[in-house]
Amino acid sequence: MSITIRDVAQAAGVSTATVSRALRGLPHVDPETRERVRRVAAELDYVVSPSASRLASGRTGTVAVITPFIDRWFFSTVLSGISDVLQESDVDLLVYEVGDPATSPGLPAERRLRGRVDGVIVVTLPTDAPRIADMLEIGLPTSFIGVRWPGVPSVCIDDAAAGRMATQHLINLGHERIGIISGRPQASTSQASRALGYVTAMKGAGLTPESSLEAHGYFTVAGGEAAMTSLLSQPNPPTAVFAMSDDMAFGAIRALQRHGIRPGSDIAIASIDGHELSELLDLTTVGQPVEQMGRIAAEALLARMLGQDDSADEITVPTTLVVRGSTVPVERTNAG
Amino acid sequence: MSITIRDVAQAAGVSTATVSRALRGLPHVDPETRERVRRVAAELDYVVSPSASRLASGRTGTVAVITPFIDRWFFSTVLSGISDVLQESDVDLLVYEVGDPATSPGLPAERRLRGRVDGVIVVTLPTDAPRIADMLEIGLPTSFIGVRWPGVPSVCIDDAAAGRMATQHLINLGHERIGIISGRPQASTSQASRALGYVTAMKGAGLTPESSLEAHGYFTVAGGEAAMTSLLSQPNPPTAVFAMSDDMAFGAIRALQRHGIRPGSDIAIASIDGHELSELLDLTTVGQPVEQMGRIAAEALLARMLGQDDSADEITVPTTLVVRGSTVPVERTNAG
DNA sequence: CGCATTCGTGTAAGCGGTTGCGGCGTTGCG
DNA sequence: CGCAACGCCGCAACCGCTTACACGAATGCG
Repeated sequence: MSITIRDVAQAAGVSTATVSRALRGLPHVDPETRERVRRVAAELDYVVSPSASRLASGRTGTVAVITPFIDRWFFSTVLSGISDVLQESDVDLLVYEVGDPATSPGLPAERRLRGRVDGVIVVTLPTDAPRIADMLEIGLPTSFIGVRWPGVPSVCIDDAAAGRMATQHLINLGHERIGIISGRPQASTSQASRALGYVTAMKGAGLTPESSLEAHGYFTVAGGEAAMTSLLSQPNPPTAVFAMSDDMAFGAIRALQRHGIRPGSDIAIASIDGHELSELLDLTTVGQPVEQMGRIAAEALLARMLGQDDSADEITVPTTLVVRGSTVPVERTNAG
Repeated sequence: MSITIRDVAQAAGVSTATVSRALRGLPHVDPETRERVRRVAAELDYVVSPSASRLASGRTGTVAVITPFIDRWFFSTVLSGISDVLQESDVDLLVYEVGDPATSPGLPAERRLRGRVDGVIVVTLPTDAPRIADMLEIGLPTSFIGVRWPGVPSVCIDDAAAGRMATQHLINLGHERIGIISGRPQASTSQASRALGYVTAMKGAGLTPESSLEAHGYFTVAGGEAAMTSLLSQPNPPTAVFAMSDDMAFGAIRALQRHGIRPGSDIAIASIDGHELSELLDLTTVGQPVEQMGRIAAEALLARMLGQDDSADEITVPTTLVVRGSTVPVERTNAG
């Protein structure tokens, strides 16, 4: 049926061992022999059987990416970055979409990974923490995106700084009643850090972060819309809002539109993400280099897989504030 | 090291053959024996070695998805649908991102597929045609999204109908100078069909589709913006525009904003896609059930892989016009 | 009650590579 | 010139599972 290494060996007049070594570029093969083997293999259109190779060598040439979603901007962009790097190294990409850890059974992939891949990249929602330990027990080289874990390379942004930056920007514009659209009620590492940044900036400016100024948006567009609506219904609504993610900010803008309020001129909005479409919606946002994060995580993982344990563990990628029309200076009419 | 089927066999007092049969639910195993084997396997935390299993059986339990991009809405949404279905069937998902066929070397994945997967789903840009034949030569069960091919199950929308629907909607609103933002200069199946739908609708209403009313947007936001800008710069700009994709429509809206023109009230825009954020931008669009398309393609493939050749070949999924603020009735001031 | 099935299980031959080890022929060095 | 070292290559033992085939026991049928 399919042609095997034996066919090549026979046609080239060498042993299968030599074919294997020649084709894989291993040393101890006469250049002339190697060339001949290569030619014969090409003529026969020979491709090594991955299964056989894996079984014999124990290597799979595959890495798994475990991600809650693949159809949301952040995650698909990360995936794309990962894919690029892996492709350069000729490594296959296996994707496990595990859903929101808050609602789904979570990583069903653990058992599957053993023997199936050489390494794992975990793109986490911060609520994953309890399951991460299980994940690591398999003993596979691993790299994280969005969460820190001792001994495991990880790439994150400085969430606190990002939150502070966005909030400070609103403060600098003269706002004093600054609302916040956060994610879930339960604190989680990254979310808590963003909130901390908000609080830090507020207090640093002598402002009080009232709890009535906070609404949960669950990191979705719909959630952001609901949160903004709720903020607007307050007796004394905020004049500016910091949303923890662009998606929620999009929802917030939608809510403003429905209420006939113009984002920017009437209420300022700033958020975190640097979503592809934030420019379109003229949204001020603290951009994170998402694709880059995927690339870095993939590179760190590949390094680990090659046993180069020298790579830095905890990588923090820079964020940059992109100012757009959703935040314009407030007219200092009633300034305190 | 790792525990093997032999360990389980020994612990359960049976042969490895029986363990294999018992664990995989094959017939000809005493229920009692099966249960015992299962228990022992569970206690030992045994997991079959995928490589060994694949080598011996020839099945991989994996399907590959070949897609030009993974970080664009349409493709990541399709992927998500596919992922769902595969997960239900316990099949692994291998992703190959091959880039835009117009600019990249194209499917480098062909050689890789042999022996690596049991089936392939190809999400195509229509410009892929020349390479598809190569793709199919491997003889793997295949299913297409977005392109028809004889003998291969495929799921598409009726592009012509979609184009007609969008255009007709603009016509019904009273527009007569209707521009079109198309993709690339070279015609390609799906793109040509959408254009055909536009032309059909125009002619059906006694309107002439002038070539000056067409601009290329290359299916990107930036391209759409450029295309709209170019349309606006004409001596007699259109009063309505049909964009072949939401992304391009987004760009077009952006261009309008820059020119101080309000989409909807000043110029009507309708497009095709049903992008997640089209609602946010108040864009009228012909929605296609993208995730559904992924699901269907995956199901068709799985059926093929199981040898159920009965499934219908060419599936057309329905589209629905979603009318929003970007298309409002034109005021009949100068109506001819 | 004898014979053909059926059932449950074991035996063992692969599946197609990889790789440690050893052999042989050259080359290098003293 | 002798011996060690090295380069090139083949042998063959795996890697861990699947499955065709064989076999004994239990069952069904006439």
